[in-house]
Amino acid sequence: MDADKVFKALGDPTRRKLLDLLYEKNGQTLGQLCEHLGMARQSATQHLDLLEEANLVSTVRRGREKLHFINPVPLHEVYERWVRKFERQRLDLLHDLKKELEGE
Amino acid sequence: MDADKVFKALGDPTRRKLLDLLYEKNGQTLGQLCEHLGMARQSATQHLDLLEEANLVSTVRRGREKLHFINPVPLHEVYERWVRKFERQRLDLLHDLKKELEGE
DNA sequence: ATAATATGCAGGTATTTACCTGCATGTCAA
DNA sequence: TTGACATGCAGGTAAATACCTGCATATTAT
Repeated sequence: MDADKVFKALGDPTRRKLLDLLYEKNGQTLGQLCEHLGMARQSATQHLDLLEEANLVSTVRRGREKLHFINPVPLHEVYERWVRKFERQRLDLLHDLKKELEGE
Repeated sequence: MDADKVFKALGDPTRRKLLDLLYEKNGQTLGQLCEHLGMARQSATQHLDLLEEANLVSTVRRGREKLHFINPVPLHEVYERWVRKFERQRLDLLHDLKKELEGE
């Protein structure tokens, strides 16, 4: 996984909205997705390209259409690498902070 | 939680490194953190400010020093909002994609 | 074949961002 | 008190980014 690409891809609200749209209905075309975004088709394409480079979206051509599918694997890896690690120490870290605020 | 701030904050490799450094040793000063980054102190400050605005880092002043602590709560919320949601349908989505690749 | 449709490609621009330098302020220790 | 140290603050710049317009290509339906 290219962590940087995944995080950068998730760092934009339009791209997160695209993932949300695909979550609601997987396999949509570029045109369908554009209907829900207030921007030109070409701009949406660029966002989808980034999502695809981050491997968060996979595409399949069907004739003149291009269907978009969510790939949840990178999100899982983000979870493993970033969330679970910190989650494990959540209480400990909060304890550190509390101690510090109390003047040790 | 301001999801956009959290995602934007995580979207930069330097800021992720800062969180890693704080994970290794919580409560470090600006100076200590700077030693591990190849950039000016002022640049690191800006990154830390963004992390603080995203509520991923909390700070405590001790004399002339400023101590930095990880706050894992937003990461947990990212997980709840973004990862778990997609995780639940992981197998289903992969099934959709497989079906599509096989020509339905 | 031809018109309509869906997407691809090549730029151009304004904003954001990630750095920097220079100087100011506040704190500690001798 | 004075020098050293830790951080704050105010810009300035180059690169990245998020939009756009215009035109080209490929597919479908009549």
